[in-house]
Amino acid sequence: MRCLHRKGILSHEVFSVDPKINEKRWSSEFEEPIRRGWKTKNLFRFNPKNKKPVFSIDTPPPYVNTPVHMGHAVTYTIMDFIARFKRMQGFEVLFPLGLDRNGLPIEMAVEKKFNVSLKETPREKFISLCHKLLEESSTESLESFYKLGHSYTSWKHGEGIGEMYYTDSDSYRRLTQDTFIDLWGRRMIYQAKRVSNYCPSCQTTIADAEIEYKDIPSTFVHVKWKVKETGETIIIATTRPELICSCCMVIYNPRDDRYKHLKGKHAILPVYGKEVPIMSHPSAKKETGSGLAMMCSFGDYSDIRFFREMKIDPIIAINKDGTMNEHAGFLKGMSIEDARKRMTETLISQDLIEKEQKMVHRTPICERSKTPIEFIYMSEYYLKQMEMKKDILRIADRTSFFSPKSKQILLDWIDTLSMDWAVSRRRYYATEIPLWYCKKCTEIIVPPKGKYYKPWKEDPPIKKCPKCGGTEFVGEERVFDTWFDSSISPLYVLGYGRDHGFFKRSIPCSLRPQGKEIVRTWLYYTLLRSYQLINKPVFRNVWIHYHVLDEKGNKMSKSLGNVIDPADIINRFGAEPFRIWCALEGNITVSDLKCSYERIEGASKFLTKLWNIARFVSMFRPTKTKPDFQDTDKWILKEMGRIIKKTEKHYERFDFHIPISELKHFIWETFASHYLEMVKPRAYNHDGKFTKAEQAAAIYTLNGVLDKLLLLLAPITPFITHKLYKDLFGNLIEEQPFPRPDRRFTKARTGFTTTELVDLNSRIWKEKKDKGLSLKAPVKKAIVPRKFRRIEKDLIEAHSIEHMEYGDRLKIRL
RNA sequence: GGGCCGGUGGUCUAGUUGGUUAGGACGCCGCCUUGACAUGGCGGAGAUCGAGAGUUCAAAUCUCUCCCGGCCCACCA
Repeated sequence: MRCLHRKGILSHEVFSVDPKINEKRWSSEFEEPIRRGWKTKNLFRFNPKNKKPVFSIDTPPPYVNTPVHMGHAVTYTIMDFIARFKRMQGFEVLFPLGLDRNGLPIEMAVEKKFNVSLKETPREKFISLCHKLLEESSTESLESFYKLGHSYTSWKHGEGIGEMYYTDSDSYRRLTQDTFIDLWGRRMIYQAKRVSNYCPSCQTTIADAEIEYKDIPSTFVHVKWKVKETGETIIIATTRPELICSCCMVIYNPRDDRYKHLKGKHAILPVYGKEVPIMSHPSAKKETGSGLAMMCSFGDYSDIRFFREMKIDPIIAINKDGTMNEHAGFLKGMSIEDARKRMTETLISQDLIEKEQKMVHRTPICERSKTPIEFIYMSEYYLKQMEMKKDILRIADRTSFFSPKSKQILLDWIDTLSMDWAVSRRRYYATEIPLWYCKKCTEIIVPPKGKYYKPWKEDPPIKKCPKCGGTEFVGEERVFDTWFDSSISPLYVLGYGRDHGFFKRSIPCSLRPQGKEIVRTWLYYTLLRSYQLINKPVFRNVWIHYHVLDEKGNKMSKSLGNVIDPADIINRFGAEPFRIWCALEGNITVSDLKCSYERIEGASKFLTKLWNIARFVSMFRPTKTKPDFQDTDKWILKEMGRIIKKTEKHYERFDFHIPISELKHFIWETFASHYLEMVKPRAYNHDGKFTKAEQAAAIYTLNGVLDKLLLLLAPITPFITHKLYKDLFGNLIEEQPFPRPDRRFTKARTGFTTTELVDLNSRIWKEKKDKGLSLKAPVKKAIVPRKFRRIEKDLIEAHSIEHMEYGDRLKIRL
């Protein structure tokens, strides 16, 4: 009360200056009207006709049916920093929002929610359930983005450039099919019967890129076999006894003397009694198991390679649904797991097991369903990629990576590719492969581009087969791998096939932001597909981010109970503290980011500081008097120029961590603590010790520096800077260009450095403190280093120095 | 087994074309209502820069080896 009372008297009767800003601190309640304004005024709309250079962002379309998690919140917010910065730099920024509504996650959600199974539900019915689910969940995930203040080009769903797009829209799917038809015409796609990675749970072929590995415990069973010619017992170890039925050969290492005598002889399959040849082959290792290996079709990648190399016809014992077939004899109809159990029991009962060994096996599993994959021989469509590896590497070289080191993830992946990309899938909710087959002659009918086709329920665009004249056709039932869709997102976003003029003008896309875990999928496939379609690099820059972890550095997961919900953060602290925390915490392109409530809350203190600086500055409105700049002013204005340059340099590299740390420090420790304190007497000038022009210089500088600071902060903290800018200067900060250093001061000589000035002030203040005096207490005599001569007046007033002399070192008497 | 990235006070982070007492933040401790701000101010404690060796007048920074963490890849049947 006492405090308020005194302030009241002072401000009315003595200073006669009122702060334009009344509230004592920033409140998250100020956010909503600001973001509503952004949305209703459509401030970030994109005009393709604008003459300004375009900066385009291939925003990753988030999945609709999962809520926004911390990783999304952080990374999309950083993308927003980039978009806002580029707008200030004078670019027409295309920052579109897409929603990924295709593929397995949707289907799996439908199966769960409506308790149906894909294979037992009619296709039409299943798709309508997908639509129903999507209808309900479509906008839920956008709420957090909206609250975080993201400046997407549009929130409206549509097909125009920059409008929010759905990956399952007719226009997106049409483009996917168009690109397929193009590539088909160029013979880039072919059908082949091969062993593929197959997920029995998803019941579809999957690509190498969709495989994960997990250590799964299994049993290494040492099985007794008989040699036909000699009758001796040999031991063969396996983790897949259920596949003994599909064994076509037994091998040993050519250098393994133990088995040399078996060359050309035959082994008899236990239980089944079938004979298979015994051969030497270098892929068998002496140390593993007994040194003898059975080659099955197919237990793992080595088997596949072996069969391909030896040109042996495989005996396929596993069906597409993951059950054993007639080749497995008595195991027929059982699941792989049951079959393994039964086989082991059978071997035990016939005394055919020498020993069992527990082991952990690094097992390939399906990325989505986490089921161990099987290797199944089937016919699929393939997109050529092996012959383009070199080209893609060259494209990668012409693309800038942030951080540069992340590029290696891509290069490594390209190096390990070993076969073409299987693009067909046996699922429902995805883009249909646009093909029909003539029933009579099996001719493949490829439709013309320009329409979205659903061959499984539609007739082909022709009435007669061009080859045999047949009139009956069967539509292709398979769909595309979801990455076949996703990999054309930059093309879609830039209007490929829809707005040729704009596309030509805007390619390559300025920026692809994405996670490091999908380099081998989204990034790789996008570069591949774009190269095939437009024959050049599709991105200028690729920004690859790491992950957001909990405060201890653990992955956030429901089971660990350490999940931090961004919605919760926004409710508790508002968007602005979260945004500044994103920049302040670290650089997510170099390492993982740890997230804690405490640190986010801590970040909000800076907002209060900034607010109060602005509140102070707002007491002093610039006048018409021509300013007479003192060296104190020149010093801070020069520093300001330096900060502007450095900030822009780092923003250009999509680095916000270093500049925001430095800005924060500059604002708090230099501008507020020193410049502001030193010019207070001059700015108030209530006893007329300074000229009007000197006062005007202080006021000009206070406002000028704050103006530029707000602009530098605007990309990161758009809410508070919006409000302060409006209140102080009456303008929309969103319409301001990125600040430039004031040329008049970039080369100003002040005779002292920032450190020297900070040190001088601090020592005077400390002496007073140590003596228990107020900071206003007079200094009877001060000897000050000569370099500060030209800021004498400010020093005298700021420290209440009664008598001042110059010397080599600071000395004061109180 | 191979590759990539990282390892700086309790926690996070800057600094790596080698150059004076390793910068900042969070947290902690102590003191302080001073006129923008107690979500503030001032002061303090706290780091053998993962370990060892080497190069050098000089190493957080360069070289080698090793250790730890993360990620990716690979045929243990």
